[in-house]
Amino acid sequence: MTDTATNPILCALVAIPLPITTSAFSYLIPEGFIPKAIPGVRVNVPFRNREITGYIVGTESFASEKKLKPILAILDDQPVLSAKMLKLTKWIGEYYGSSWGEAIENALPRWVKYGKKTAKYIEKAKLKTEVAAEKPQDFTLTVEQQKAFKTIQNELVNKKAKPILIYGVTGSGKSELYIRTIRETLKQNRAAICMVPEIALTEQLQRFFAGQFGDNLEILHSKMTDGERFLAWKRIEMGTCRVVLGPRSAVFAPIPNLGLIIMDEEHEGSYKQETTPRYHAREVAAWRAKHENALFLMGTATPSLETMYMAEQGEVTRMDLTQRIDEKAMPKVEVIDLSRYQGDKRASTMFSPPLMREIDINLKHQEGTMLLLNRRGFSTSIRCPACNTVEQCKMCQVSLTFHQEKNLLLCHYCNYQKKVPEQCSSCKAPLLRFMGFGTEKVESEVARLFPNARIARMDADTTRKKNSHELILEEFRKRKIDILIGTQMIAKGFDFPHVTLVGVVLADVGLRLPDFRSGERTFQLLTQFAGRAGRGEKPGRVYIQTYMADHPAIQFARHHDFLSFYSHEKAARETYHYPPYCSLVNVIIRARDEKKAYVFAREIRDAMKKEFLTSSPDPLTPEPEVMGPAPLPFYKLRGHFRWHVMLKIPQALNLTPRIYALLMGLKKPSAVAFQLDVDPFNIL
DNA sequence: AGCACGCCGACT
DNA sequence: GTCGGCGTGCTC
Repeated sequence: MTDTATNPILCALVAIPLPITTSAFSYLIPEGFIPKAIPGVRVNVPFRNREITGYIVGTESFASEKKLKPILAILDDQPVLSAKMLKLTKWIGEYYGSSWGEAIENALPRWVKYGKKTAKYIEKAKLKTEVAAEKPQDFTLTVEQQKAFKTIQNELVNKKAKPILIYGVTGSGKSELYIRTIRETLKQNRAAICMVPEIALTEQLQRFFAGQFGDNLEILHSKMTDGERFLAWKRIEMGTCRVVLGPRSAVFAPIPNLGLIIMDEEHEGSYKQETTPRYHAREVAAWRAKHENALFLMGTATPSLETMYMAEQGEVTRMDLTQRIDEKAMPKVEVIDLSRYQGDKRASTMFSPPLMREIDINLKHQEGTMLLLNRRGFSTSIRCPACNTVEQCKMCQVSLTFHQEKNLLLCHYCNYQKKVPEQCSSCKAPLLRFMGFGTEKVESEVARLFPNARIARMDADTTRKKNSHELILEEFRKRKIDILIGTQMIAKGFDFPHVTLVGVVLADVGLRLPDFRSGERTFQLLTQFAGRAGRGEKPGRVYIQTYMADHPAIQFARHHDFLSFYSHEKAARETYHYPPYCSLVNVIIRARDEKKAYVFAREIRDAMKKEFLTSSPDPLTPEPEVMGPAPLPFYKLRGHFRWHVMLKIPQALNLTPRIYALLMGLKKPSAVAFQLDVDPFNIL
C-alpha cells in the first residue's frame, strides 16, 4: 500500500445532461472545491474534449487514485436541486429511459441552465402586473362535498395516505374542494401544488385562487419570462409562497415542505410530456407525494381508465360527487344522426336543421353558443355512406389511416396494409367517402348561415400569439361574441354562465383516430363539453351531430353515464389486452436513411420478441406481444424516417432498464437513433 | 448530443 | 499524391 492509497480521494458523481446511458461520471474534486462540492450544485467538467455543465448527484471516495479528470468550476453556492428532487429525477430517468442529467435539466427552469439572474432581472420581474382577483365567496358545501372533505382532512394527516380520486360530475364543485384542501394544508404549515392541464386554464384558475390565497399564490409556467420565473422560483424555494399553480411542469416546484399535490382534470393527455423525458405528471406526482408524505388528490368528471382501475384495486381512494351544486340539472343532450339528413335540402353541409334552429334561437335570445369540432387530425379516414362502417384493422381494432403517397390504408400499430377498397368491406356499397373538414370551414359556414352573428374561432391557429387565449375568452365572457367555434381547447373547464347551447359539429372525428384510447377520449371530450352548458340560471342544451349515433362513447355521454362507459370500455381493454390490463412501451426508431431505419426497427422487433416472448406457458396469462415495426403517422419528420415497435406486456414492472440493456446490446448503426416512450399516451 | 478518428472520391 | 466526405464510437 502506498501513501496515496491510505488517503482516500474524494470524487464527485456528476450527471451529464446528454442522451447517454451512463447515469453519472466520476470527477476529482480539487482541494479548494471540497466544501462547495455538494449534491445539487452545477459544475463545469471536462467531457471528452469539451467543457460541459453537469450536476453533482453524489460523492464517493476511492482508496487509490484512478485516472479521473478534475472538476473545473463549481457554479453555485447553494444546490439548485434538493436531495429529494435528485432522487425524484433519478427515478424519472430510470423509469422513462432518459439520462439522469436530462431528467434534472427538465425539472429545472430555463434560467438555471444559463446561470444566475442579475439584479436587473429581479427588478424587471417585480414590475409584473397584478392579477385581477375574484372576490372570495364562501360556499356552503353540499352533503357529498362535506363527506368528501372529511375524508380528505383525515388523509391529509395520514403519512401513508393513498392517492385520492374525486370523481365529480361537471359543475359538482371540485374547485371548492380544492380550495378547502389547500387551506387545510396551509393551516398545517405545509405547502401545495395545484396542476391544471394547460396554461390557458392556469390563467382562468389564477383569478379564482388569487382571491383565496393572495400573496401566498405563485404561478409557474413556461410562458413566463425568465425574470418572472426566477422570482417565483425563489419565493417558492424560500417558503414565502406556499400555493403553486401551473401545468405539468409545476410538479417540480421546489417546495420545501410539501403537503398536497392536486391534479385537476386527471384524465388529460397534456400531463404526458411528449419530449425526453417522456414522463406522465400523474406518475411523477404520485411518486413525489409518496416520498414526501404528501397527499395526492386527483379530480375529474371523466377519470382515466388507469386511475379508475387503480381505485378498483384499492390503490386509490375514490369519492363521488354525483350532484351539481345548487341542484342544477345536467344539460339535456340530443344526439343527431346525420345520416337521417343526407340529401335534406334544409341541411347545410355541416349543420342539421335541429342544430341550426337552436343556434338561431340562441341568437334571438342573446345567449352564448359554443360549437366544437375537434379536427386537429392529420389523417383522413374512410367511411361507407350507406352503412357508416369505418375501415378498421381486424387485429388491432383501430381505424386504418389513409396514406396518400402509397395510396394504401395502413394500421399504425401492426403495419397491416390494404388497398383502398372500391366498395365497403361490410355492405359492399360503392363510393366510400373520405372525411375531412376543420374548424375554419365551420367558421365560414356559420358566417354564411348567420350573417348577423358575432363569431370567433379558437384553435391552435388562432391562439399562437401570447394572450390571444384570454383575449378571445374575455370577449366571449363579456358577450361581445355570440358564437365561439373551436377545437377541444374550448371544451375544458371554462365557466361561462351565459352559455346555454353547445353543439358538436361532428363527434366522429375523434373516434376515427388510430388509437385504442379514441373511444375514451371522445367520451371525455363530449362529457366535458356538455358540461359547459347551463352553468348559469338557464338550463343548458347539448346537440351532438354524428354518423355513429350508436357508438358507446356517444350513447353513454348522452346519458351522462360515466360509470357504464367505464364498465364497457374496461371490458374491451381486457379483451384486446390494452392498458390498464397491460403495460406498453413504445420504441421509436428514426434515421435519415429510410432503409436503415426499417432494417434496425426489424432488428429491434426480433430482439424484443426473443427477449419477451419465450416464457409464459400458462394459458390464463396473456402473452406479451411485440407489435410492428409500423410507420409513425408523421412518417417523414424533419428529414427522418420514423418507425415504431411496441411491446405489450401484462405486468406493470419497470421494464426500461431491461429494454435499454437489450437495445444497447444490438450493434446500432450510428445514423439510427431510438427513443423509448414508456406508457405512451398518443401512439403517434 | 457533439466531436474526433477513419477510410474512399475529385482536385491543385 | 492530398482535402474532405460523413459513417462509427466514446465520453469519468
